[in-house]
Amino acid sequence: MAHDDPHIPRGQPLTLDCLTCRTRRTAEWAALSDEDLAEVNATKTTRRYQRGEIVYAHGQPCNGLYCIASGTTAVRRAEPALPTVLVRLAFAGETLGYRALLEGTVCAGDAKVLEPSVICHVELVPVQRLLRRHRPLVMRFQSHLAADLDAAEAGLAQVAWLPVRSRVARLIVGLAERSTEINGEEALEVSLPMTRRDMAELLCTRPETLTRALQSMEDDGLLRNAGHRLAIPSLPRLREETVPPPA
Amino acid sequence: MAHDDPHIPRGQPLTLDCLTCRTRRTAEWAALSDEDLAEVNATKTTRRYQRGEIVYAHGQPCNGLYCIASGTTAVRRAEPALPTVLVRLAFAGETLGYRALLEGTVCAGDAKVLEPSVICHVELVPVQRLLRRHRPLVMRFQSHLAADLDAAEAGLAQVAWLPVRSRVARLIVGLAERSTEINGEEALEVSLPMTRRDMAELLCTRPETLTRALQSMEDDGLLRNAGHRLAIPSLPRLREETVPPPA
DNA sequence: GCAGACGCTTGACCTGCATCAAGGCGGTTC
DNA sequence: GAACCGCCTTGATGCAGGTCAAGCGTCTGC
Repeated sequence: MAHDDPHIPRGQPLTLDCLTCRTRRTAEWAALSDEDLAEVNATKTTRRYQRGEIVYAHGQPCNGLYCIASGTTAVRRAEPALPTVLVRLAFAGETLGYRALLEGTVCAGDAKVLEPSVICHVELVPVQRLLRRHRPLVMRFQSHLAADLDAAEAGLAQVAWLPVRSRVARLIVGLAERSTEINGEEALEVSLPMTRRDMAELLCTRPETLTRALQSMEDDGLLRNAGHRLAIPSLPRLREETVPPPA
Repeated sequence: MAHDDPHIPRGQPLTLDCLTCRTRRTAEWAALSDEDLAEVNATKTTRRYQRGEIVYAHGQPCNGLYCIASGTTAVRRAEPALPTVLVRLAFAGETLGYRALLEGTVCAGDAKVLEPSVICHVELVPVQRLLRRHRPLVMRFQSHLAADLDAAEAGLAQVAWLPVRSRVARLIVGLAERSTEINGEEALEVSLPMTRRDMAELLCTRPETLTRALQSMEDDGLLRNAGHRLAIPSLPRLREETVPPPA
């Protein structure tokens, strides 16, 4: 996706302008004036990531913020004595590593790039300076925190009450919705920019079970499965699967 | 518990002084100077809650903050089309309903009192005024948000990787730790101020399964079960149960 | 006192999902 | 192109825990 993204120049050197970045209005930086944003722009560095590269790792001290210009990354969470969990996906326009920054702690997990991506890095000091000065920016980060909390709690609710198949349906519907404010409700495609293992981890299940769930949904005509690209004949019918089964 | 708490006067009228409240240093208000806190104190109201009473309900617009002076309350989270989940317990010194306040949304769930409690209510307007003026207070609430997010993600990790028995052990160890910075590691007691149903919901399981897990742990001598009061012969041995079983 | 309600426990049963194991299909390396 | 490797899929099996149902103690109201 990202590697042939028309917005991102392919040749080196790789320079992006925050002021004209298409994530300008969605990222936290939307709270900043042009002048303040120019300050971010001046100190940031941009770099291309390959699939599988680590943005930040568990236990590492926070060294600033990462802002996804394009691509998708998986945010994992490490819990002592437990395997890691994939807690969320982060898409273009989202900020990574803000929690460690706000709380002044080390990173609580890893962020790994799922598709070729372009990610900007803003140094710790300028961000802190802006945060000190700029209330609305603080509020934006706070909202991000609140949104993540929402998502985590929603995840708990789903694991507690829904069978794997419904959770799969929810994930796909979610991906479909965010990739298409364009189309109507009709036939559409979504890409799954991750391995079955990652997806299983996101849904709190195992790859084998996930495959079987996808298979059964395909058998029921809810989707057509082509590896990492799914076709959805009818979004409304898929949506019906997102509620607990009647029995 | 709370009803014979020496710190809380039993007779009406019920008045507490924020400045001398024993939660003064743990609650978010710790960020405030005496003068600012006096402002909170002047506008707050205090009231006694019975077991089962609702502090705030799902969908209700935020009308301020609730500060638990004594007692325990269960915070539930509502997800559309799904049964409710118990996402956390809140103890004395904790603030309830801060998320709706910070984000300006309606309440995302319910808070229900588990034991006779005393809870103070601070009106919306004074809090907003303080938040506007007082950065450290904002930061405190932000930290609360971050801590809740941590807990929610830890919950996900546990559900994903641990069997019910280990999750039960974690809950009990957690309760034991917070109720006893006093004792050493030796024999101690913890109270479970909630129904089996609530506890099951907190652990993402069913009451029957929970009972069986407690039963099996009692059989193994890890605890002695007396309804809502558990005796723990050896906290270290219980702690061993909190990691994934070897097999 | 009794009746009803509620919460807890226990038993019996069954199923959804994890686990283990094997085979297929790209993709990469030499 | 052969050999390897990681990923996905499929099958077979077993079990943890969900579900249903009954019995029992405790509390409450009348």
